[in-house]
Amino acid sequence: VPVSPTRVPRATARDVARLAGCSTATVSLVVNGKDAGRVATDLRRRVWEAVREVDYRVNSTASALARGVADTVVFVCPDPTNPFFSLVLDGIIETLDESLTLSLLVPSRSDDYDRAMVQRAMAGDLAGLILASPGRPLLETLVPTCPVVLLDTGGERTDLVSINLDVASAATELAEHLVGLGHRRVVYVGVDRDKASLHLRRDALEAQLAARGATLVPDLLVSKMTATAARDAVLEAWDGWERQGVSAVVCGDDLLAFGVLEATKRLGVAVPGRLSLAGFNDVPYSSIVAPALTSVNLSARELGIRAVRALNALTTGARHPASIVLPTRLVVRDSTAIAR
Amino acid sequence: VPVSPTRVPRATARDVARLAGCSTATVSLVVNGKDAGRVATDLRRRVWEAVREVDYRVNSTASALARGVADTVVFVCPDPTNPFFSLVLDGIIETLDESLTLSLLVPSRSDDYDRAMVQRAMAGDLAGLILASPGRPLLETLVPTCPVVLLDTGGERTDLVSINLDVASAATELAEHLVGLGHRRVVYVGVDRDKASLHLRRDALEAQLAARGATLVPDLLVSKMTATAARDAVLEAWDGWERQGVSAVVCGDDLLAFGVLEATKRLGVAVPGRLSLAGFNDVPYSSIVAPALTSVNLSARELGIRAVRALNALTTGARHPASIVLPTRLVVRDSTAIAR
DNA sequence: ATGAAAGCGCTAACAG
DNA sequence: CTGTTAGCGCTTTCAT
Repeated sequence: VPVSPTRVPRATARDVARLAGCSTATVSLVVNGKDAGRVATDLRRRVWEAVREVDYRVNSTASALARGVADTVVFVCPDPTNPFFSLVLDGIIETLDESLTLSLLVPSRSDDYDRAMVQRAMAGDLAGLILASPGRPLLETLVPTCPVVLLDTGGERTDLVSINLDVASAATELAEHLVGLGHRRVVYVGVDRDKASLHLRRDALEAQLAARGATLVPDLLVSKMTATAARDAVLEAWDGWERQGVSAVVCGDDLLAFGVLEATKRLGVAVPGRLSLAGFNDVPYSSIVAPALTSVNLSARELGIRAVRALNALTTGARHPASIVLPTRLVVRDSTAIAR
Repeated sequence: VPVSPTRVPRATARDVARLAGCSTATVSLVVNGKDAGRVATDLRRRVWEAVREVDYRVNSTASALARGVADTVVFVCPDPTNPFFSLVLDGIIETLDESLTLSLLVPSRSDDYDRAMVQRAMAGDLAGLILASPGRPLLETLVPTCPVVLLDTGGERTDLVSINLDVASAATELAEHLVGLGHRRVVYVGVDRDKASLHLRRDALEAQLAARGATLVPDLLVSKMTATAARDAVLEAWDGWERQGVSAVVCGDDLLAFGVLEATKRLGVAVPGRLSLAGFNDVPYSSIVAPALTSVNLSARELGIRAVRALNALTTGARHPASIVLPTRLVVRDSTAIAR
């Protein structure tokens, strides 16, 4: 049975005014609760009655236009499917004022969003813009036209508010942990993308390992941030790793770590034991699906919460630090020392 | 360093018109590309120049109001963090026309969205509304005021377009599979929520098992759709299951299955072997993180894609079936027959 | 206490 | 080809 488009024209304030026998101005006052001592109780009652009668709801577009305020904040992220971003999203939603609507913008085809996409987002009149993990090229050329908050940039653009994760100290903890366990040759599995935050994770790790007498062998970079991509790449790379004496793998994201874990199972490599595995971004089920995975908790939800707070501050003009660095925490789930 | 709110007032069409020496109407035509043979090439050039000069972008709110068209579709779902919904979301985004913006609405505190939330969504003037897995109470009282598409309802409200998943035949396949493997006593692990689609999975499974001489022991219902919740509940329930001779567990969602898997590890129960595990909603990394899990692929992305198509049809007035049922597919990853 | 009127910024019809 | 004119539906002074 085909369905026909039943477009019921919506009641306007005029309809309500007519029914209640008053002006639209009064309707506006009453409906917005700004009628304290300005509208007679009887009229107020009649207005509400009329509202129910015709099922009136204010047209938010017209309202926004008349008030001259934007009421939508846009969240731009590379991939809503990635647990990291959906957690950030969750934090944003939780914190966002009810009067604001959240609009989501993600690349429909490409793997990452670019300047054109952000420009398109800013075409609307926005209450704010939250950019999650923007690529470096975008970051350099961004000209904000509304309050903007940058998330997980790796700390560039000091002229804009940015909220970052303390991946550096996470890397330190991680290096300490791995070296303490006896690891000397570590490999980094990452995604082939130009993101400062991603580079930061890797570079900090490298530096900290080096400082402790361990080394990072050449990276394994996959083109997609998926477990299967990582798994297949590891299957391919394993022989080389073995020759180089790799005993620990650090992944830029837990999703990749899941894939590495699967590869080790296929290869019959004991994890932990022969190999230690670590990742960034401890998702809620990391501990469940990969009990052997030592993981850096990136407090993604908190990132979303802070983003909204920063936006609020920017909008109200309240003072707000230009840069916030959120703590990260190493969740150790593998303390098997290796004998070398 | 605190950041000050740099609010740059945006240029309007008036500014451009003044600069280009024409009327705002002309600016509108040029900017919207509706000036074919209506504006002199020279003037057009001047308009564009002025546009760049003052960095003009049309105010989408005003534009929407003037055109009398809504340009935002709202997606309402219980939890953007759940892979199922983020996949649906991904499908929606991929399919949605560029001129439409997607707005996301999810409950900020409660576990599920209710009528009040949907009402609030419909307060804006929407191009469309997509409701994912609405609870039964909401469904019964929903009065649409714009094109609405229902996702994963379990097939109620035949007056509205709804797109469902063929969980019934998935349940049949699953029952067949389990019974074929030798299982006779199965338990269902679900979430304690009043959703037709969820009930459907369970009920269809029960019926199909019964038809094949197997039975469903009393359900294990957890209150949150998380792996940890399922794990802890299973740890608690295991003794009872063992007494009842349970040899297979079916989960309403793979996230729960992850938790069950973890519980079996802790209990030292072999999966597969002593126990078979199955779930609904085969997420991209299910095969990686839970290789022993037999899972029903729910084609969540496709659900999103179809939702947008349905919305388009409703808007353009094109004929569209009131009900679509998307196929599901059992992904068998455990074929270990049990001896009873 | 209430309504008339003037926009918000833009678009669509209609004159010129 | 181009500008003038009316609004879209709502909010907000400002008279009454």
